[in-house]
Amino acid sequence: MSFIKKCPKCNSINVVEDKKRGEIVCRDCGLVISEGSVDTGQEWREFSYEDSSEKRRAGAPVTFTKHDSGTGTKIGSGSDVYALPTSQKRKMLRLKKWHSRSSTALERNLKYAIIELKKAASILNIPQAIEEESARIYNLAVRNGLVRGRSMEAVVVGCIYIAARRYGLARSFNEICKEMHIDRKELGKTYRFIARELNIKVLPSGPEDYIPKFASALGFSAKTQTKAQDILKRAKSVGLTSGRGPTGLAAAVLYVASLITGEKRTQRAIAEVVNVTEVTIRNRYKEILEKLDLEEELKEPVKKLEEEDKTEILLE
DNA sequence: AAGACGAAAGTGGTTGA
DNA sequence: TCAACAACTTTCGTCTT
Repeated sequence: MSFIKKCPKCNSINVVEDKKRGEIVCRDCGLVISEGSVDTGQEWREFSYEDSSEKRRAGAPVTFTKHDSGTGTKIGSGSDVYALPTSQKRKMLRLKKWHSRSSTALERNLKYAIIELKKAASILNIPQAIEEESARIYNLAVRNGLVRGRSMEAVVVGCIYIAARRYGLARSFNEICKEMHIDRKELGKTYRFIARELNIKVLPSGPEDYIPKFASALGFSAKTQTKAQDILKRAKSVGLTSGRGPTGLAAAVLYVASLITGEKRTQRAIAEVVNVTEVTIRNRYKEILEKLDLEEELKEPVKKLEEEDKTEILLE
């Protein structure tokens, strides 16, 4: 088994391998568990003169997380300029000044925005791939003139939120607002505006995105988590999910699953982790019990668990 | 005493006129 | 723009284990 299954930081099993980047990333807390794994891609060595024109390359990959995509030029301030004769030196320094002044408003905006973005991404523990996507969205937003008149912070965080949604990252709107100390109204308005103008469809996050995250935070086994996903699927097919808050539903489903597998947590404990009230959990829980007949399953598990306990003891 | 349950009143967001 | 509305929260009392 070469693949790490659990995140060492948050203990989540929602761990994804990104072959392109050679990284193993936790989708819940964004921790990069391992990087620099072997690149199985094509090798670029040259063996003949013809190869040199096809294969030779230079520079770092193009990225949106640098304001000039990492391809800009700078006139250095190194000692070689000062080593030149006086007239030449003056000329070089003048060039340097004009070169830096000639950067456009757009470039300047991007430069600061990307600093903001990196700050926000590190506070929110956003994986690199999503940070890149956020930067791409911000790029588009600036080029379409959507940033003027809005606070840069709100736009940047809005872009992160949109990117996180598109990647199915389990970060709720409330969480982001709280961690970034941003007004909910402002962020909501801003991200919706950007999504609309750029024609990006932001699908509301579903409860399934949150199950792995909350399950690991509560210390549930994989079995309970699978059970929760299973119950959720059934709840969906009966139409219990429409119009309900995704976090509340995830909480209720986890609660039921915990009863079935015998890993019971109190409603309060779950409510605290999930950030909803016990009442909400109860309401969803009640609905689930009404529409899905789970009675047998709620009684059965205890026996099952006892059997498993015995086998575990025998194995030891 | 802790947990589960539910009623009642209040809050913030969505929808439709 | 405003009122109606559903979902959710807060608060609090009751019941069960």
